[in-house]
Amino acid sequence: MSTAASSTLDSQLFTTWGLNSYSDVSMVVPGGYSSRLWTNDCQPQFWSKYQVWEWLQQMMDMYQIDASSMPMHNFDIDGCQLCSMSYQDFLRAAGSAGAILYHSLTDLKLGPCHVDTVQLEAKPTEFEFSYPFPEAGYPSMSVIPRLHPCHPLALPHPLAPVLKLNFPHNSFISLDPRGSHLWEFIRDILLYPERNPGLIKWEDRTEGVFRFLKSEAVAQLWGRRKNNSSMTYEKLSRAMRYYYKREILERVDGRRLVYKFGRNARGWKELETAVLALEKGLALLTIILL
DNA sequence: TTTCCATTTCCTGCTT
DNA sequence: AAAGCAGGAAATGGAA
Repeated sequence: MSTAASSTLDSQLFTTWGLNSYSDVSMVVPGGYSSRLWTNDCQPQFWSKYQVWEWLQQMMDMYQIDASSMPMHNFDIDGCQLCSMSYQDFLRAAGSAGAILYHSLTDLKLGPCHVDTVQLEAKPTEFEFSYPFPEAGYPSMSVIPRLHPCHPLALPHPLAPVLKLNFPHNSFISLDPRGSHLWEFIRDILLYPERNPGLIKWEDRTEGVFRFLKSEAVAQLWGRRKNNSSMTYEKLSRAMRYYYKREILERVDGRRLVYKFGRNARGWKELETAVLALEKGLALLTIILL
């Protein structure tokens, strides 16, 4: 890609957040978020808009919140504004996922670097399932982690014993930016359409089928991420083809630039759909048992 | 230092 | 003809 084309891509990527001067692409591209947010800027009230957005990305990835259901424009705010939001503000701004965001932010506000590696990589069973406002009805996305059982808001979710949700290990944020893989980079471009300047699009969201719209632009972005200016789509696609054997991708016959996530690709599905199905199933079971 | 892993690079041949 | 796909082989660089 030419320099001019690269600059155009940069401007497409960075304009929204005023990041034209950003020199470290790993901080900017989806999936490039890293531990720096937590290690260097632990006080959320001092976050920039971009850091708020970065935190949001981490939360969405960590809890498998469907990006398409998250109104990102409601979070075009800085850390000060974010910290002034009430629980109800979060519910209004992010729907049922607002509860997760609110409690996560509360954790961060409680102490310096409250979120650490151990917590981020905790096994599913280490999370508490709870919902603080039963009078409002249980939302479908009511998995609120790290709320102490003695917390006054930590009322047991009726599905707590049932929802042994399997948060895959590699769906959590790697605190090491170098640990981010190509397929995760691709996935994250897809998950954050607000940050995706028409590079890749879903062909079938539920099946995990997607298509490259600007193959060379994606390759250039990946190359910049890896500090490799000679990256091309040809090379990137070779790496993609290696994913077939590992079942991270599935082959899609006869369609150029089209790929499909495989069984070993994590973090792209809409968890909410699964939870809803479980809730319906449990409701049916309850009726049968009664 | 060695080994392993995930690409990266280069290649030939094939398909659209 | 160009672009993309398929997959072998070897090289590379970071992590453990």
